[in-house]
Amino acid sequence: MTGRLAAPQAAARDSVAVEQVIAHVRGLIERRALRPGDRLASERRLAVEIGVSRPSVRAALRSLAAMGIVQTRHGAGTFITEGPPLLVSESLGLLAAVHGIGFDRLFEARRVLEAGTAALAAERATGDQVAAMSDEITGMYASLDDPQAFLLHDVRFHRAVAAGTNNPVLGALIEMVASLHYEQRRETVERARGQLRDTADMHRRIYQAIRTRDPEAARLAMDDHLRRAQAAQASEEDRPGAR
Amino acid sequence: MTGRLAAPQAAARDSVAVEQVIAHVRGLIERRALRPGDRLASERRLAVEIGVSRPSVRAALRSLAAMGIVQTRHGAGTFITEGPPLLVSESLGLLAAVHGIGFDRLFEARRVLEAGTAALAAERATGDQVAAMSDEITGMYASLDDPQAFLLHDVRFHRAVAAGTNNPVLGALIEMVASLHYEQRRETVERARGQLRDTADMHRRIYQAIRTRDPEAARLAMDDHLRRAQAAQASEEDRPGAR
DNA sequence: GCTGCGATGATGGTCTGACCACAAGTCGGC
DNA sequence: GCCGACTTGTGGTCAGACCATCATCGCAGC
Repeated sequence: MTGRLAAPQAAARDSVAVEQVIAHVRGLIERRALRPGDRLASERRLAVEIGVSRPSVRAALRSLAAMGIVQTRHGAGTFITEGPPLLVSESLGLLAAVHGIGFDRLFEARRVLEAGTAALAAERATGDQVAAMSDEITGMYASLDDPQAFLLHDVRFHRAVAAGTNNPVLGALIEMVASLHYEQRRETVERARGQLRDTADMHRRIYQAIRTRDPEAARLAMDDHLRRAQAAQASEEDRPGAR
Repeated sequence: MTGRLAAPQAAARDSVAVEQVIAHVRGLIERRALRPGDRLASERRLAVEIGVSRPSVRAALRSLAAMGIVQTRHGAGTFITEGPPLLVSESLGLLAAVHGIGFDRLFEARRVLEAGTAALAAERATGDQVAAMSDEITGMYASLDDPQAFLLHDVRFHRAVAAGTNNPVLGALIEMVASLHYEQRRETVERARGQLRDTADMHRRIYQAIRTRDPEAARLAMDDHLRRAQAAQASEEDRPGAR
């Protein structure tokens, strides 16, 4: 603890203080001392333990929060984010804004991800996972007159397919890209009442391909579905100023 | 200019201060007042302009930095991140650590992304982009006795394929996932000297499929390549403690 | 005994003010 | 004319204080 007798400054080589805190937390996570839902020590306590000031601790926690690793609750503490693995979609949204990336590019990336995902799910989804997809298809046909309910089943079907790969990374990637669509989808779906049946049929085709363990058919069906969805959404984009 | 005479602003509604700053910067980005490479106003100046304290401004900038949107340089200022669109791979690495996601899952996600990307590139890569891929293939065969140089061409070939889609989102996604592999690849490649020729051949097959505009062949060749690379890397993983 | 609710302590959120470390432009000396 | 020290402005860190929120527990009322 006495340390630093010689080195007069040493402490602030680069921007150590904050990095030190992040490294500390990362270490706890990697050695499984912190698991999802766990609460971190309080900011004041962390500051003392690591030997930096509270603002430095706060800065580090804010970085981790921006990456979606932790969540802070005023008055309660800071917690490791719970639930399924998710990547922060806000960063992708801002990145698109900075570089002027159009909506179609985002949709295309989603198409690549979900087409490959559907193929994987066809190979290895368990019976329960296939049944979950089936439930959502049923829900779609039962909600042909309720766009918002229909949309909910739509989203959940895509999540069920991603879950069928048993690969949380693919799920996180898809969710990051797709979540940028959902908000706008809620508006456009109201004007697309007449196409709900077609949409449900497309999903059913994807489902059947997965059900019959046909990866190529699943890929093609998903790709076709998202191509049409992209076109439909694009035709709605004529009038800008939405955001 | 004059604006906002009425609205008292209700300063601290919830945890506004920081969110207010982020919204301010986001607004500047979305209306193209800030472009890549541009310098933001100084922290002290932003604080005065927005009407919050400097710590709040710092907290907001740190969030944006964690998302890779801005970069701060001590003594110089804060800048909108330049260069090709990139997502912060650190967040994915930490997410994997928190949820105990294995290496094979990351590799699989990469496979889905790059297989679809290769197919897209076969459809629409320009002549220059195809030529860039060819250059890297040539570089690989010229570096069969220099693993580190070989690896460099390997990485650049994959980037060239991603660039061939003209879709920066796919490039950013792939880079985020793949960058988690590169570090370990640098070590394993030394022990894989004998397999460099096979690796080069596999890449050549991918290239030829793209060159001949055959999306399906490109997808299969890339998928096969990454499957083998995954298996090779996995066999090296027997001895843990690398990190 | 049980229930409901106010008091209490701990936690994160914000602010002020100050000082340090670094980068870059400026002006002086050579 | 060139180069180095200095000035200025920037982000980085710290200390201390206060406010807002939350979780808990004890007490009063039922």
